Amino acid sequence: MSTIPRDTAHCPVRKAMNLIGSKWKVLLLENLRDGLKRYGELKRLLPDISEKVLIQELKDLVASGLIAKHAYPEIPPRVEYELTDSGRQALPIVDSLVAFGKQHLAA
Amino acid sequence: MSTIPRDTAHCPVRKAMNLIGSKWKVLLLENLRDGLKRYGELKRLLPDISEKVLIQELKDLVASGLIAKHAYPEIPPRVEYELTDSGRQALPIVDSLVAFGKQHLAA
DNA sequence: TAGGGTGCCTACCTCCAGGTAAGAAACATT
DNA sequence: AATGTTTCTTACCTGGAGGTAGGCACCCTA
Repeated sequence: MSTIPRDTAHCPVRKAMNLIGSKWKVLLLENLRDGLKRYGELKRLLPDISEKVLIQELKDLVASGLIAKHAYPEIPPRVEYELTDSGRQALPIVDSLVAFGKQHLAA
Repeated sequence: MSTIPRDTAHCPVRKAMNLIGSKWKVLLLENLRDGLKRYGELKRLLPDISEKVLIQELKDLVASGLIAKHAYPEIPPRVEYELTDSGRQALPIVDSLVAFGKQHLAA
């Protein structure tokens, strides 16, 4: 509790925002919460995300360890994504966002 | 649970993101959680936010009913901001973000 | 009369998240 | 051979969030 206002590098909120604060990451986590999903499924579940951004967001989430990617060299190719333990730790955020959003949709 | 993927207008997550998904709003809510604060205090607590954006974010939060503004016509002027009941409903989001962020700062 | 503490506004500009469009590899089906 | 399926890539472009810089109004104190 120093008078130093807020050290960016050590601010939990900013760290969290950097990891999942983009437009789509929370929605991806939400869609993965009930088990693994294929790339095409996610694409269908989030029809208004472009392919480029979907891939990019998935890559980011994999890079930060929140989801895992499993690629099966079949024909046609099959790729599945699922939450890691780390990713599951983000689910409370999703939950609270959903709860908050619902309250303000009703109003 | 229709096959219609996700109705943007009724998606709780998107609604929540629209309300507090900006770069600074969560940090503002966090700083207001333990009581009302003057404009100048917030400015000092978040030294790397520009005045323009600070005012703008506060306006947004007031407009969406998450915080309340009290202006006292004194000299020099005094303006205080505090969470509304609606705003307090967003605190679980802040909490979960903090918890999640802390776990990933340690790692 | 000059400066200082408040809270705010406006014009301008930059940068990048995210959108669009197109294509590629690799085989299966028709 | 032609078309479809699936996952992913690349080049290009735009809108808008957010930063910068400066000014304003008010009165106090020195």
